[in-house]
Amino acid sequence: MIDRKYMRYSKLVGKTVRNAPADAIFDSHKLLYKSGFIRESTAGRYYFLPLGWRAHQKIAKIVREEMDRIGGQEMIVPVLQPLHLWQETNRTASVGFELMTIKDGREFQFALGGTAEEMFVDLVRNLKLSYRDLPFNIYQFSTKFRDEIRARGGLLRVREFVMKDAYSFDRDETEFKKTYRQMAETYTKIFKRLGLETLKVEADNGYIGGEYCHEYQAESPIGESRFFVSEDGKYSVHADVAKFKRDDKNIGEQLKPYREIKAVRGTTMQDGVKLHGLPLWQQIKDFMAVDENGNLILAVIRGDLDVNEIKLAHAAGCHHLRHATAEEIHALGSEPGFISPVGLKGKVKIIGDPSLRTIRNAYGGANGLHRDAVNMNIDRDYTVDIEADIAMAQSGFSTEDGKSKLVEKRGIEVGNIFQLGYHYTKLMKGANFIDEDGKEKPYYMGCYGIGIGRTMAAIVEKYHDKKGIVWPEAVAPYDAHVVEVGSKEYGVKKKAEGICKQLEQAGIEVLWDDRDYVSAGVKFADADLIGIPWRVVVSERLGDKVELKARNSSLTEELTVDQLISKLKV
RNA sequence: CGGGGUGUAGCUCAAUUAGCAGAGCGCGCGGUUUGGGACCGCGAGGCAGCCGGGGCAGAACCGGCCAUCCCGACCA
Repeated sequence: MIDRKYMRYSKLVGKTVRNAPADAIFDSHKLLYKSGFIRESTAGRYYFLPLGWRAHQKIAKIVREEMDRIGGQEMIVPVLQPLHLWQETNRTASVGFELMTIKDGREFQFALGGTAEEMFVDLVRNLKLSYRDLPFNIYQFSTKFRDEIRARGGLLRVREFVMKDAYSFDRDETEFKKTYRQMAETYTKIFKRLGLETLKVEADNGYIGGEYCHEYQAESPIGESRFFVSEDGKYSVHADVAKFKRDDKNIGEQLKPYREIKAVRGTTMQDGVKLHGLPLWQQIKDFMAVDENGNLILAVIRGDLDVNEIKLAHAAGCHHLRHATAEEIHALGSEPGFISPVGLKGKVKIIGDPSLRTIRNAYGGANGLHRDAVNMNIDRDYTVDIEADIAMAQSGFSTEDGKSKLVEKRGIEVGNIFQLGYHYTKLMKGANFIDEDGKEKPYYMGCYGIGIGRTMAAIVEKYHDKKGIVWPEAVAPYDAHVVEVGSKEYGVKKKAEGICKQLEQAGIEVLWDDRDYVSAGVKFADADLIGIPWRVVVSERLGDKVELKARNSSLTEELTVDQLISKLKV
């Protein structure tokens, strides 16, 4: 029978261990494993042990408090989502490989949700609401499934995780904008309470849909997200969608006559530079891609820039792109490494970057093996079907207004907020409310996610030292770690238990290392590893006093029990 | 999905030329210790990822499969 409130370490499931798995490379993964917070089931699916789950719950509690503060209403939807809802919004195609599906015994198909827009919209459309019910915001905490091709980094990128996902329903865009702004402020506040300084960056909506969104990035050298912040701080943006000003090159040069010449060279950009003895930027880069329907798309860009495939997909109006094969390029009458927009007009959709207008008398391939063209000029020698920004920004590039420069950063994406607009409510039949004028109108929506486990990993990445985790007080699994030293002597154990009781009564959550079979050194090392903010030592040497030490400090002080309680209660 | 690894005890890792399956940590028992990862003794724990092949003999060689990690393309 167990009737204790405070947790005895001797009974805790999930003790510390000395070695982390050899394949754990990130500090958060190693430390959460060694301190007994998590264990792996299969790749990308984790057990949260009691200590780990407490930290997880602390994070969720703060998220919940802040969602509730702005009127969010917590609920839950089924984990298995009817697949026909995903077909209704065409996401079975756009999500692609990440969507997991499952059949029940009657062959009815479900999606294992990685997000739940359809479910919430389906619920709301069946509720038949009016403008009087608006606006509202409903959310849940639930396990999400993403069939990630590659899980990695412990909790940083997994296949199964708890996410808080919220969905807002507004009457129109004007009302929505207020909701979105409020949610943005709430997110900043949530992460601040969790100990994370986040940057809100513009990003791509991807398969979620909608027109704009923002990610919350916790800056970290091990983060997988690349983004840019301008030096003046006015622009922060994911690398996928970063805009920049293209500098003019030889724009004043006279146009020279177009010529095609023999060019025995390799197929890289550098081979072109070497052969012609001209700068990289004067070369034209051609990138042949294929969309999900098999349509060929030729991206053309200034040679010193790289094609951004996200931007290119947007410009082409498709979901996914792959590189064209050599056979596909040959079938067009061209040659890999020698592709040119000249003469391909009409055979393939040509998308050109505005950077092509910053150069004159460019050189590049001429659609034949060892054939190059020189003095190529846009509009005169070739035209593009679509002129659009398809370039990848780079550190040091000018912002669009030309007043600042972009600086590259890396971060862990811990949350994001999406404008969805009418994306779902127009695709899903009947997702309307009755407005004041008696007419049915679609809801204007947004959605908002926070990955709890990833946030936990981001916190550990930021708050640790050589000895272990240093939890911020708000998310620590316990407030105080009582360590008894010399347990068998002079009633130390009894005294420690008494202190634990008093702390609990004062509302302080206690983990009590009551083991009398390990040395003091082991207990201290474990306390450092687990990282609870306050360590309270009880020992015979201290008499009636206890020793208090903060995990994030090397200073100790001796206090009476009353002083201890009043200090920790704050 | 491309490239590169790795699969031996719960974890970290050994094992000469193929010749009885090993160590440290951890776990259990006994004892000595007790303010920064103490020590002694004893013990438990293994279908060597799976399947097949050649061989007197395989953890090791060959083939296939599976799992898993790292680097690239995608996401909370």
